[in-house]
Amino acid sequence: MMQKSQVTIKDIAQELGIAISTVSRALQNHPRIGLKTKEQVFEVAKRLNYVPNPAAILLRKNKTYTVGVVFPHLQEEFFSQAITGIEDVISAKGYNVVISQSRDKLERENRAIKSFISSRVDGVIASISAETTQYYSFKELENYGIPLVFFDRVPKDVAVNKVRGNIVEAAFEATSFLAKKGITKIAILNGPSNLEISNERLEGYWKALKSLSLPIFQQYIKSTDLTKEDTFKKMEELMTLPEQPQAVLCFNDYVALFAMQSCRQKGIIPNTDIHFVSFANLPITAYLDNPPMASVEQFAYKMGEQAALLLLKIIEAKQDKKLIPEEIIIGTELVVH
Amino acid sequence: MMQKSQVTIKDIAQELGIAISTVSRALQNHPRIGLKTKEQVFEVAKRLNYVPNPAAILLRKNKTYTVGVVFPHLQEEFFSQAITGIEDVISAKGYNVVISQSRDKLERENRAIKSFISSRVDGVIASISAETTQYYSFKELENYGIPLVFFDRVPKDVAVNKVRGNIVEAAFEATSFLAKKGITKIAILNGPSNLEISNERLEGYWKALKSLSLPIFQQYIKSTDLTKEDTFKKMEELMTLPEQPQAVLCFNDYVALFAMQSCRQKGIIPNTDIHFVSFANLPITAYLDNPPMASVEQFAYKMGEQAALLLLKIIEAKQDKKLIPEEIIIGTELVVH
DNA sequence: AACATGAATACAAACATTTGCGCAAATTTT
DNA sequence: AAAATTTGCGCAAATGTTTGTATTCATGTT
Repeated sequence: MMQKSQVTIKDIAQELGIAISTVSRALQNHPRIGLKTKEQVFEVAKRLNYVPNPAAILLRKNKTYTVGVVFPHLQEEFFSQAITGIEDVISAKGYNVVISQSRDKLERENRAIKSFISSRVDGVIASISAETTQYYSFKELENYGIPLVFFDRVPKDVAVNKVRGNIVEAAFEATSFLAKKGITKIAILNGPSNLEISNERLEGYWKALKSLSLPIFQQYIKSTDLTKEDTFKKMEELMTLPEQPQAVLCFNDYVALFAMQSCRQKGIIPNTDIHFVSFANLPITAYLDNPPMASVEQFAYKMGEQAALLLLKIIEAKQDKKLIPEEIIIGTELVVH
Repeated sequence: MMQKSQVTIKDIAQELGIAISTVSRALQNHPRIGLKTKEQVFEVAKRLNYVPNPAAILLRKNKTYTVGVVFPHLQEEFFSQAITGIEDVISAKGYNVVISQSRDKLERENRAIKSFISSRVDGVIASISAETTQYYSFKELENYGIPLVFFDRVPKDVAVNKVRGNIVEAAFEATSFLAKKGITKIAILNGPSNLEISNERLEGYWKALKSLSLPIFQQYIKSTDLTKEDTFKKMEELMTLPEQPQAVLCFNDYVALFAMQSCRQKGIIPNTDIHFVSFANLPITAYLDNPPMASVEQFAYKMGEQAALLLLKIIEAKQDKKLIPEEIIIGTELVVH
């Protein structure tokens, strides 16, 4: 149980009879230190099992080599895949990731950001909660000079860094896909309207119908708060319309699955009586006998990677003047099941 | 863009014309500091927007207020629910959580642990990878005096802290459940045998058959590496036996879903021709028209909470002598769908 | 009046590391 | 051979906080 009690560069210096500063420089491969000295230092460091004390480094350099991620959920595979992408990039560069879940609550989101500030992370990647309409906490990050990259659920604001899918185009494509099947009565079961990605879906849907000269019915446009209950309710509203839609474009796979369940309860058979197309293309759908007809693959892993790369770029360029905000758009792909 | 440049207790001291140490003690509500002074200090701290520098605190106290979690995956809801439980407890106590995924690779697991050591986390919660058979990295944690709690996938070793479900009993119950339905030919599609939780499932299965005086067939006992491919393969092996099993006890819901898919491809209808019972009771099954017949609810969130509580207890008692390792067993519940 | 008591605060060291500056010795340039 | 430069290394300050000990000052006791 030999409690290795904190080997420091001081110990190494003592062992070799040289100055602390020399050890420090040797370990950093400073050019002014002789080769022989360096070798000795490394040898002793290894032998004593030296591990640099991150606190001391942080104190001097004022850098934590840590980035914070705040996402609505982890259980949504879209987000956990994204995290994997982020983690891979971040940790390859020697940084660490700390993750917080907002659970789609503004209050939790704010708390997470506060904690990021007080732990002095070097940067933040965020996907806003379903409740977020103002960005006070995020502004606070800026006040402290902490770089921020929004992910997927991004604000409308142009003056921020963001990584997102080209949702408008994807929604256009998905809607057109249905239309090409000869389906004309297409509804949309969208997400909360404060999320820009909801509006983008609507826009793509709208443009597609427009371009195909199909009529647009206000009653075919519904928003849900993403819960099962609300989705059931909105789906029922759609099914009790005088003109039942033949297909529904859903905010994401979960919404689609809820909606399909709701149908079944009413004796309406999904993929026969009514068709579903959705976003995310989650692996979960691979387990289903009866998945949505098609789903938009958003390449969450790749999106995560890109977000991490962008953030690191900003962090490491930070000494220079402010960079102009960047927007990275990841292509999507409609996958037919 | 007022770059708040690091307000320190020194600034507060200067502003009030008092000593740095007085400010430090005032902020900690030290009894030796006068009430009036404390009030002034708090007022100025608030006004200057003082945020304590975690690096300096860490350097002095040698404590990071951070715990590391290494799990095989995040996308498995069992684990992400557990993380949520952990996070809730940990952050309520003012600690932070850093999460790493091993992706069931030993090498990644080792890397994560190494990184935890070099960032000097106060404690670690781990669920071992499917590849882990030796515990070198974990021993290393002990060498550095970092408390460790194993979670769900725990080693056989008795001398470690663990939080786990009472799997043997659950497997017993699940098997009995099938038997009570009049099913006698029950197979098991288990996980990798280096995971203790696989052996426990087998033990429960075995005991149940034994206690009901049902025959045990070696050919009915299969292990998979949890991948889709291998599960398909093993399931086919079961289906091509001269005596086809009537039911399969699966390692978890994913394995069950893979197995059910495999059946469907062969024209065998799950829940009609053959029954499935599994572990985890994931929310994902709520989306299915045809879920496994029953699944063992393991209360992942609660397990996470318990693991976090245990870890914090060890961390905060650390100054005292070594505590004896503890084992917390969480009750399970067979949920019939 | 001398003195102990206790409260309130100040001083300074310590934590582990980085870094600007300085100083020799060695090497090169003039 | 003198001057300039380079090389290799040490000294000490600095980072922000905590904490053991010292100091001051007022109060109360003899």
